[in-house]
Amino acid sequence: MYKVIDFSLEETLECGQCFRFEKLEDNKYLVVANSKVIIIKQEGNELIFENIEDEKDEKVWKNYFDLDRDYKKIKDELSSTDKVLTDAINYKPGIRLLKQDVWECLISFIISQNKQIPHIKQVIKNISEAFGTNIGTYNDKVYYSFPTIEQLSKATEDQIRACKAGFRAPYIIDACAKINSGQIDIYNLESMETIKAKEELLKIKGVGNKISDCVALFSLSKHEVFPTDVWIKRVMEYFYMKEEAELKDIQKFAREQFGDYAGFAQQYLFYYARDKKIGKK
DNA sequence: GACCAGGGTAACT
DNA sequence: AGTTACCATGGT
Repeated sequence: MYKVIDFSLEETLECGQCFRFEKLEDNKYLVVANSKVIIIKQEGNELIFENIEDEKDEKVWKNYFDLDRDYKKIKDELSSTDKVLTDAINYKPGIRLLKQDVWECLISFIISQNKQIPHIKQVIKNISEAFGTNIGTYNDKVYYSFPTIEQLSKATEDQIRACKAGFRAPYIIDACAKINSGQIDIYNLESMETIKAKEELLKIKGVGNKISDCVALFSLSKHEVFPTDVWIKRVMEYFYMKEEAELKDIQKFAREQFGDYAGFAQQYLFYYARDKKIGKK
C-alpha cells in the first residue's frame, strides 16, 4: 500500500499512453506489464496492489507508475505558462507518465498508427496470446505477457496479419529483424541524446516522427518531446496557432511554450482534447 | 456507405 | 522538396 499524491490510477491508465489494462470496477484495474498481471486499486490517496510478492516487485511497479517524481512541481510550472494548459491539467490532474518497456512500447505504437485505441488494444492482445507466455489466470481468463524480441521474431508476416495488424505487419517484421539481429540496440537508447535515440528508431520501417516521439516519451524518459498526433494537432491549432499548422511548427511552438516539460503538457492536452473532442467536426 | 482513427511510405509532380 | 494516394480494419 502506498500513499500517493497527484496521482489517479484511472487517469494514468486511460489517458492513451498504454494499452494492456482492463477496468474491473471503479478505481480498480488489471494491468499487464513487466511480464506480470497485477490487480491494483486506488482508494483516495491510497494505492493498493493486491497481488504483489515482495519488495523488489514493489520497486518495479513504483517505477512503472513514476510514483517517485514530484508532479506538483511539474504542474505548477506548466500552469504558469498559460490558461489553456492550466485547464487541461485541472481536468485530469492525476495523470502520470508511465515508464514502459521500450520493446513493447515500440511495437505497440507501430500498431497504433491510423487506428483507434480500442483496436490497438485488441491487436496487442492478439499478438500477446499468439506469441507471448502464459503468465497466469484471473477470473478464469488466461493472460499472456507481451512477446519478447526472440518470441516475436519467430512470427511470420501472415501470422502477424492474422492478429489483425493489417498493413503494419511488415513494419513489425522489420522491427524484429533489425532489433533481434543487434543492428539496433533499443535497450541502449535511453542513455543517448534524444535526437540520436530518435535517429535509431527512425531506421525501422513504419516508424516516423510521431511514433519515435511516443517511444522517447513513454519509455525512454525523454520528457521534452511533444508527440503530435491528430488530436494534438487539432488542440494546438484550435487554442494556440489559430490556423492550420505544420507538424514542425507545432513542435517548435510547443518546445518554446512548454519548455523541458513539453511531454507532460502533451499528455494533459491529449486527454483534454480527446475527451472534449476539441476541433473535431 | 462515407468517413475517420495516438501515421508513414512511396510514388508522384 | 513538397503534395497525395494508399495502406487493413473496425467504429460511428
